[in-house]
Amino acid sequence: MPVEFSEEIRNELTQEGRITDPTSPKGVVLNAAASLFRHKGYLQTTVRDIGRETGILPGSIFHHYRSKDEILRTVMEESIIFNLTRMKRALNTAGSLEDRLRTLISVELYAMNGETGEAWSVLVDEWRNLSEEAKADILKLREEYESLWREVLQAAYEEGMVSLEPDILRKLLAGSLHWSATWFRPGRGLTLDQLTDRVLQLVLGRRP
Amino acid sequence: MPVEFSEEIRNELTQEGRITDPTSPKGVVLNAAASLFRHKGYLQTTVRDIGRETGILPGSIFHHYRSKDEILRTVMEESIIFNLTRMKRALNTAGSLEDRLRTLISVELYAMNGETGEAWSVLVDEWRNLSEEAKADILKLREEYESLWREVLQAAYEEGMVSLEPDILRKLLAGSLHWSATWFRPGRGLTLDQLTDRVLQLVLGRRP
Amino acid sequence: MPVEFSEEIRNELTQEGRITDPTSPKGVVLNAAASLFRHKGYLQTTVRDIGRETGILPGSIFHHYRSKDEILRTVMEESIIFNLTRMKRALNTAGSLEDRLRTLISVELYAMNGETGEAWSVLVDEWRNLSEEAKADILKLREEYESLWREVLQAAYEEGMVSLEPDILRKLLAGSLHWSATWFRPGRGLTLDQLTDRVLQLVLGRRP
Amino acid sequence: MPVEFSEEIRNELTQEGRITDPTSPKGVVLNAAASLFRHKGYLQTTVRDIGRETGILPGSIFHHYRSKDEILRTVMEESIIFNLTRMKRALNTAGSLEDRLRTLISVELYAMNGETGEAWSVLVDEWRNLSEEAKADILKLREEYESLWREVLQAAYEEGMVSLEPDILRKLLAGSLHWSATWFRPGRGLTLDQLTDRVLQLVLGRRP
DNA sequence: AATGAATGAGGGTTCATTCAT
DNA sequence: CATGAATGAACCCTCATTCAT
Repeated sequence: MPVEFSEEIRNELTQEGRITDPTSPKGVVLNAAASLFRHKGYLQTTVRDIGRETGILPGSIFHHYRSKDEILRTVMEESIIFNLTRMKRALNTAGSLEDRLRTLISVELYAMNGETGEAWSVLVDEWRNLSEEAKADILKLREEYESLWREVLQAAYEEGMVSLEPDILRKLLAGSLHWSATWFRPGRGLTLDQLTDRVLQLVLGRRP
Repeated sequence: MPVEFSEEIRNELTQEGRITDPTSPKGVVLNAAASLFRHKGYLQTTVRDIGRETGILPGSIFHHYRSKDEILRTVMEESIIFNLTRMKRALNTAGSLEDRLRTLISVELYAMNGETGEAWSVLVDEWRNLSEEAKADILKLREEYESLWREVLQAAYEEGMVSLEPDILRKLLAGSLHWSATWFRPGRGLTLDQLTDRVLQLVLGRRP
Repeated sequence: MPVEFSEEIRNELTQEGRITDPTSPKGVVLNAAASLFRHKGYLQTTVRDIGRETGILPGSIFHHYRSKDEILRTVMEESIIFNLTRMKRALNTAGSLEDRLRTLISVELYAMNGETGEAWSVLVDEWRNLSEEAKADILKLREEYESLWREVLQAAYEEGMVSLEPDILRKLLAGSLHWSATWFRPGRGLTLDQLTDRVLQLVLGRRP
Repeated sequence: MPVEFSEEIRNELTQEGRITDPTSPKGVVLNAAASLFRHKGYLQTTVRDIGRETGILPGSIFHHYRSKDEILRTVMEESIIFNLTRMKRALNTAGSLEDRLRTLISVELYAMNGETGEAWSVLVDEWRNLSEEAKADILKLREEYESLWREVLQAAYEEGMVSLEPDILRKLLAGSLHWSATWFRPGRGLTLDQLTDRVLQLVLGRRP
């Protein structure tokens, strides 16, 4: 179950200084920003909005972040650092190839729709609004993340477990999983685990 | 082949007054706007940008459209009217159930990545930025479009051709197909028809 | 008398499009800006100040000028274009070398303290606040202006009319003439022509 | 040689409490501020800049000075106190009237371009940005300084050593000497003593 | 219909200054 | 005394929209 140790991982990463302590002012701003960016969009979210949401005055936000762009960049970066760590750990505990495939789907669905959903969807949807320098930094992390998918899909392809070429299959799945943010609502209809099963069923061409 | 009669359909719809003549000033603005909205985003596109692209002065654009929102609404509305018509005609010429399934995928991929791709991707990506009144209008057309999908997927499900429930399968596919706009480039890698095959293969769980 | 034909020169330059028509909105903004820049300083002058002074709203000012820097640049540029033209004409009508020397002093004093004084003093005092690109443009005009001085001072030096080296003499005089803006008040104490005589007397080491 | 006893004078004034000890935190701030004010301008210099330059945090600077204006006022005040003292001593050791004239020019050139140049040029250039109360205080010191000039120029005028009226001559010289800050660079071209000679030559109308 | 100057609300950001720790 | 987070007013500038011509 990929998300069981979320809190532990978050604590570890916070202590290592790789992500911001969510109880610090910086972290409070970050979470509010992630939420606003997701629901209103980055461009529609004003720094004043973030201030209102957090009780911090607009001017003070620039004590913690140099610019609005840096807030966006940080939301994206920490989101991918956290989920990348989570994915690696989950893959380590997964046994069979089918397990690993299920893990990829499950963790990405949780990233998109679980507790970190706001930040993760921002990572996908607001890419265009990121400054060029920031893009370069984050791209490296994204590539590391994608390599995890590539490796498993390649193995599954070679074993005949899936019939589509790895790169095209990944793209089709990426779309499906990202899109889930637009319609999935926890507590209504499927659970995330049930949705994971459905996606795995689509990939395998049979009931998992 | 779904796109063969595009020009004819466009002419018909123009004569019926259901979509704007692309050679009229209104139509020129519309096409430029669709292109700009797609490549820069709706919010990033200024009325001046549209003016510059079309050679029409900013002030004059408001003789044709009451507001920027109305331009967006029109781009979306005409895009869906056109593609809905195209989809209906294509389905009419399709024979077997598998053919109909393939048609749905193919036409939507062409809508997203073919000549109308700019307008169609705006329809998907800029939904958030549409005014509430405009959303209501367009929602009706979208529902009519979705019902075409639902009907075919339902039949395929009942016949055992696909194993996933129609509504969930549609959502997963919608994501895959929309996402293609972010990576598909005509002339590089797969053709749209090859991509259609891959998606169909995923849906059927076997080579089509 | 160097300033007699000012109005004519201004009209000519306006018609040639080399300086802005002072009755146009652009020109109104320019004059107000020059005045405010001089009396409050460029940095202390807000775009709102200029708007208030001219009755044009802040937003509208950016219809005429891309930025506050462009206003400063234009003030400087047109000021030097106008005074450079005036200087050239005045030198053309000057006969003897002493006449030419007197003309240089007189025209510069009028530039600094006469009707164009506000713009000219901005040119001197706000150089630091100009953007780098703008500096390069204006530097060319300044050098053309300085070459007029250099030529006359060189001749006077060679003839033994003045004993200081031309470049050092010009620097000392530039300071004296610029500084006059801080204390000279027309109608109180000396007239500009009397002041011209005093400066000439200093340069020649005797009553002119 | 006017600047020989600078260090002594500075020590004396420090002990008398008339100027700030340059090794104390207050003094460190003062020197950094003078330098920044000169090179970037008072308005362009932020309190953070001063903090960065001195290693003192912005908040702490306000333990030493009530406001940024007070820093400016202190820079100016101590600069004039120091140079006024230096001028008085130098005049005391000067013999002939021509010596006294030379001393005035020399000390002012050193004030502007020597070790205290940064503070002195701030005194001249940033006057506008000083608060009104501070202006009144400093004006008294300036007047005392000017009276030294007036006295010598008056005597020189009466003796026929110079032909220009004292007040107008002082104004022309003030401009020349202040302006030297914009172009004089020690080690390149003239020395300060050579420049002193040139100015004296201009004033006397002959080689000194 | 077309023009383009004018509008004015609001955007991101800066910065001297305050104050609890 | 030192810190540094917080303040809030003000800045330059943008932009959809209006309107007289």
